Amino acid sequence: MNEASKIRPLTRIQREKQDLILDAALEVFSLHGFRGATIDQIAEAAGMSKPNLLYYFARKEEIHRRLLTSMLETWLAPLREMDEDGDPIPEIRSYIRRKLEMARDFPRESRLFANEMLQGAPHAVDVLEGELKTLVDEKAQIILKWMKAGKINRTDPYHLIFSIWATTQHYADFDVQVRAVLGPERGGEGRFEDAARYLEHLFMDGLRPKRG
Amino acid sequence: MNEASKIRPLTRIQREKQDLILDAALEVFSLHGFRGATIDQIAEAAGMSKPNLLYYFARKEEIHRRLLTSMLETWLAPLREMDEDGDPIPEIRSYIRRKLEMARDFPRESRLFANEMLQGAPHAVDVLEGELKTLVDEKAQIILKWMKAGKINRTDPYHLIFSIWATTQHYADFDVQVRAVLGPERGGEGRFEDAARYLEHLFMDGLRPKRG
DNA sequence: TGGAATTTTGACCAGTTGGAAAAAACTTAG
DNA sequence: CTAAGTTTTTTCCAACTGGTCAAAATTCCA
Repeated sequence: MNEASKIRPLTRIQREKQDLILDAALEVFSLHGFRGATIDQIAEAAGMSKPNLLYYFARKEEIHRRLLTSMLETWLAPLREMDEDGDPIPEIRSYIRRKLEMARDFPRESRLFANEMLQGAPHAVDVLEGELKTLVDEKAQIILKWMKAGKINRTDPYHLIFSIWATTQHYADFDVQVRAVLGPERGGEGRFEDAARYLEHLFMDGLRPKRG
Repeated sequence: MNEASKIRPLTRIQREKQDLILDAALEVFSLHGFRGATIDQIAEAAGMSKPNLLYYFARKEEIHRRLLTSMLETWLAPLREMDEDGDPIPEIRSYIRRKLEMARDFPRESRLFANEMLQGAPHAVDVLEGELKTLVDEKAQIILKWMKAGKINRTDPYHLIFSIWATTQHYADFDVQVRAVLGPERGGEGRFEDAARYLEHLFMDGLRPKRG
């Protein structure tokens, strides 16, 4: 599990245990952040002893880094799919829908990322300034083109993207608050459908009534 | 500083030092969350020894609780000010503006709250389900009334409030990301004015061009 | 100015933390 | 079956954690 791992492929047990650990670590890191999470907690959640866990990942940071990078891929996929040649309104609409689905289906990943951001992204600044910035720059250009063609209202494409991120991830990151405020009746599973309907309307039409 | 504190008013030193500690603790808690923050870190940031700090606040939780409750007051003030008898559009518009100003002027408070939410609000569930829910219910009714009067477009008032929270607090909580993506030129101080302009447009008019 | 009250310090403690090392137990391919 | 390789357990450690306590230093008020 040291030099050898660079040559030999992973054994079945290695794959299984690593997945187990990563899943447990996601749970713990997303709740307590990097500093607040302990290897003991992760080990217990993974159903193994601490030294056993450390046999698979020699340091705490290693687990965290793995989670963060593998997560960022999934996280950016929807934006990558936004197609220049598609119809602007459906493209943006389905981007919002997909991001909301991710908040619903992968809330732990969202919280892991949020924790990292709150702490000033000590393990991810380079990705933000590199890969992420490049991608957003690229998509902002596309949106700008759509605006110039008169297909959507003119606004700031960067802040548009920020607001899509913010509104969708809110349902994962602030889930407790959302549920508390909506109460037992409206805070159930249906809240994501309500959110989808609402966001559709917000981004498409805004609040001010069209006159005439 | 024990039984006596229930009777005697605080001394000058007590007031000064407590403020110092709370400010330092806000810095540390907002970065690392409750679990990730240590008394040593807070003491050092406050420029005093750990036992000295513990003379003013006997437990870590006490500091955190004080910060959280005093912060929630400031945090909810803008929503409280939303006036039933005012004009809907300006009322909502200025609510958004004030929330964005808070994100700009009190980012640490925003992050403290975000950390608490991410962790499932272990120290604040009761406030969320009590005071906060009541306030939001009340304001949602007002917004609903405005919608029924045809003064603003019909949508879900709860999710409207969520989206205002999400979009504005994003500029405090995800500040690193915002700055990284905007880059050195656009990520400077002006980013809040750009955000204000963008959000105004988003909430008022949406993306879909008005026809005719 | 002096004594009481307040504030600060230093030494200490038990539990937790991330991690090392080595031996024991288990798999697996020949 | 067996030996090499893999996995797990046991024991251990130094640093850090939240917190205590008594003594020393300082401040405050009559």
